[in-house]
Amino acid sequence: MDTIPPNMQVYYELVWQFVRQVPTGRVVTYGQLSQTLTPPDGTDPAQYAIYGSRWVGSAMAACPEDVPWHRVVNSQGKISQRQGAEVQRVLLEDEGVLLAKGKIDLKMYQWHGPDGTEVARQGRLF
DNA sequence: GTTGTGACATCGC
DNA sequence: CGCGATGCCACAA
Repeated sequence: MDTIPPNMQVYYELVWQFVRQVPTGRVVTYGQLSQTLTPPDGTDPAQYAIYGSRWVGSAMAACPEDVPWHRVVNSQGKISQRQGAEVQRVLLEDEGVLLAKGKIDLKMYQWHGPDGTEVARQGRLF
């Protein structure tokens, strides 16, 4: 093991796998996604906290068709500026996600974990 | 080996 | 609240 192992590639699949777990009508942000997922081994947590979001974006750059990439939005609760931004908005609305002024209410649609372990913190949500 | 670019987040004005 | 600029990683040519 010299240099960087294929761990990065594994992280990519990890991101896609998480996105696949996202239920319909729910969205996730790059930042929270990077924090929810486990960072690659040998990576500094500090840098991961800063650039983890970008790695997620890079991973989504090659996201397979079986990955609901359209359910991934940025911290702003808005759709990233991509070639399919318009299409993504339609897909989200088609799934029941309401866009307030082009922005998604993360408090309502931001999804956490498969079992909602993170959501169990209070239960104020539905 | 070097250069360029990027599906983000954060700070400042 | 909107826009501009910044930071540094990894990957592709």
